[in-house]
Amino acid sequence: MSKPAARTRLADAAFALFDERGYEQTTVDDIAERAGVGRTTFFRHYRSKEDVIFPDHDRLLEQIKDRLATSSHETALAAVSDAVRLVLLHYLEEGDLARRRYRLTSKVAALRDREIASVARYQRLFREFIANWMGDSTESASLRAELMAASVVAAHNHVLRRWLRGESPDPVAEVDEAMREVLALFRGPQSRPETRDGGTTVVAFRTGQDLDALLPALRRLVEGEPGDA
Amino acid sequence: MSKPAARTRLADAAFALFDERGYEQTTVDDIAERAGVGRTTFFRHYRSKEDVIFPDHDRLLEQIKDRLATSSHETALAAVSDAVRLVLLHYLEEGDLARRRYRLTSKVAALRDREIASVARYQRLFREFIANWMGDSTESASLRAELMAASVVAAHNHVLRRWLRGESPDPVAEVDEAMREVLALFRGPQSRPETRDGGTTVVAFRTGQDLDALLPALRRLVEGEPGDA
DNA sequence: TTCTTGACGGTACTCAGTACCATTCCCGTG
DNA sequence: CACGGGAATGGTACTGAGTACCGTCAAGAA
Repeated sequence: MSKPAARTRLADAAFALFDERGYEQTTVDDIAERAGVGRTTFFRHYRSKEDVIFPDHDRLLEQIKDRLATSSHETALAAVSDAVRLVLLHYLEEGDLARRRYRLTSKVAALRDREIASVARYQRLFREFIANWMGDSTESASLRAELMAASVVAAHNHVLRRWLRGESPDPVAEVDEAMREVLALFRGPQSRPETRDGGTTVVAFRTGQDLDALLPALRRLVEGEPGDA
Repeated sequence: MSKPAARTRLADAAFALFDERGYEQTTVDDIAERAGVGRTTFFRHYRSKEDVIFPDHDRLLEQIKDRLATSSHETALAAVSDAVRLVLLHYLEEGDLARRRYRLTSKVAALRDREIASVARYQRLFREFIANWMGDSTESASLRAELMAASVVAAHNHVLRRWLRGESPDPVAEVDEAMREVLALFRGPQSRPETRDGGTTVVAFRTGQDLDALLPALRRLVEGEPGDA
């Protein structure tokens, strides 16, 4: 019964001590001692003192990679949304632990930086996936992929932080809505709310350009596909 | 002549040694020794071993803060563009130094993380400024500010990295163009290229909603102001 | 000259992280 | 039961970053 503990006891001891004395004021020896194990054992379970706070970013990264990999060109955006939801759900499952971590990262600069570095890895994953999805290897597409990935991650973090602060009763719904907003942003100017919900589409002309030149744009507008209309 | 050196000599020695042996293989003692100063002096000039690579992020942050502060509600977006250009120019002025740093951060995870943490501070600055500019304290506006700040920073980084890799002959023009793209994204669906350059405005109707209900949206569309049209 | 101030160098310490070795415990095999 | 091997553990010793403290020296002001 006291066997499966080891790793768990270390994490518990760490969080408790960080709460009591603060992060910098707690040494690895302190943690090991309270957990009733040797110092060596600590480093066998966690690569560093910071690691005890962020256990399984690597595993989560793999999950995201897998989710993105199992998607076709048509379902790419759905896969992105799914992947984001996956990350959020991971935090939600942690429950109070995630909130304790949030309190720590809010106070301790070193931990905040570490968290940010992790987020950057997610962003990189999304950026590569989106760029690949766009196919188009022009500089403009590359920038667009970068912006989109940044927005996707920002949207997730926004909702996550709201939940961590206790400001969001239904974060899953919120993140879905936020993702819709992000995807709408990048669908291009030609896809508008009225177009989507079947309410109304408005088109006004102001002369000054050859009408023929406008036809392709008009077509894209009506069909709601990407491109500058 | 050998007096103003101290701090400079340390930086030179550090970069040289990092190039020769790599970052981890270089100790602070090594750097101090090559610079011909004591170890204590190193830490008097730089807070940490990493710091010698990133000298003046703090100063740059202040510059950004100042530039943003000197703007009215109307010139807010121009201030953001200016601030971004300011950061880029800072790197351009560093010239080869910036490229050497880039090579280092590409190889050494600790340095990359550190750089990313710095970037996050810029992003935070922009987010707060944009949120404040929007006024509107709704959750939707808050998300929008977050997305916009993330995109602004991503656009800058995208251009900067291109220049660092030697892929951009005119990064200033590129960053201006990228910022135009970002701002166009967030101007909302109702402001379209044709509206701006006076070429053509297109409005199409599909029935299914009371026409009166559409009038406010139409008005906003024509006037090119934010809001869901 | 004398006093003060600031930059510097040296020593000693704490603590994170690594390497290595010895011990113990568990478990299957003879 | 005895034996052997592997896995988890604990201890010791080391490197290196970062901090604290103190003494020295040089330049300038009184």
